[in-house]
Amino acid sequence: MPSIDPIERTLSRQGHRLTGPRRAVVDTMRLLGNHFTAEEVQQALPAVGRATIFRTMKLMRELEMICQVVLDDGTIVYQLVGEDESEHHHHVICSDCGKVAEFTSDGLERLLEDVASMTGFEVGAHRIELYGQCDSCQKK
Amino acid sequence: MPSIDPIERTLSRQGHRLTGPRRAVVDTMRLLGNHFTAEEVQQALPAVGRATIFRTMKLMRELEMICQVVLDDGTIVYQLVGEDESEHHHHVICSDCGKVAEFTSDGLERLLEDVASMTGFEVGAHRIELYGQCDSCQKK
DNA sequence: ACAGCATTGATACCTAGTATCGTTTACCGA
DNA sequence: TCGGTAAACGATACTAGGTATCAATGCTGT
Ligand SMILES: [Mn+2]
Ligand SMILES: [Mn+2]
Ligand SMILES: [Zn+2]
Ligand SMILES: [Zn+2]
Repeated sequence: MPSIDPIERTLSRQGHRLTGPRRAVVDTMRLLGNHFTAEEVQQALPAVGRATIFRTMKLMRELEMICQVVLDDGTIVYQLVGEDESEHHHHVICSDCGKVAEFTSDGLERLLEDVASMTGFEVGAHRIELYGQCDSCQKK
Repeated sequence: MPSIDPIERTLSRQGHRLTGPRRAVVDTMRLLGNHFTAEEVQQALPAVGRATIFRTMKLMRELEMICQVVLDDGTIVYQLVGEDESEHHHHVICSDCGKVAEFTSDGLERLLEDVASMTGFEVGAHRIELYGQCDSCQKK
């Protein structure tokens, strides 16, 4: 009986075993909502070993099932990638409540290639995050 | 006898004391060249306490005397800000040798403001790093 | 010259992971 | 459906990159 869950299906189609701990981590991430730390996942699952939490999160990052987001103070949160859209994107992060939103910009990507070509470097990847206040935090 | 050194002068003009450990850290950073880790500074100065290394680096970051740069694998290096130009800029980082170069782009900053205004966030800051190979590493 | 407070080093602690290793378990093929 | 086996697991120890505490030291303004 193959799992109906899209994340679980991708995991096993990619040749990874569908274990209890992995299912629990995925479920917990969905419960935690917009963004979560590794520690929040761990605290929600005291029966799962700490190393397994991190191993599972690393695997999910490699399979691009979660995004890693660096906050402005350097702490790290994660976000589940939306059910269908797993395209290249970046994040806007609320410095007050931690809310993470996504954006894409072809103009930005094009401009970065221009910048890259002027540096003498062969640029392959980039990291971009915007920090500010989300609309609900602005109103407060 | 006020110090002739521009970094040391700025430090004391900003109301900070010019101590032996601080001078040693600044000198060491200059010796280490283009980029360095906190650990490299510490290993070059075994007589200076670990906490002092980090305290001094934090202070210098706050005074914008050094840039903190996140490599693609997440490790952190620092770079002395050039003697005169301490303007807003970003970094291109060689994934092979770690070399850090700087760039500015008014077009990029403008475009980021446009992107920001479309997200519903009030964006105040951003983090941008480009990763690739520097020209010497490309030739190898 | 010296008082006072910034700064220091030692030490303990912290967050975010990774390495090791002996045990368990999911999966595939018979 | 029953193994055999490699993948995954939990416990534990370890790492990198810092911060908190606190008594001792030493800049610096007067
Ligand atoms: Mn995302
Ligand atoms: Mn710089
Ligand atoms: Zn918010
Ligand atoms: Zn290079």
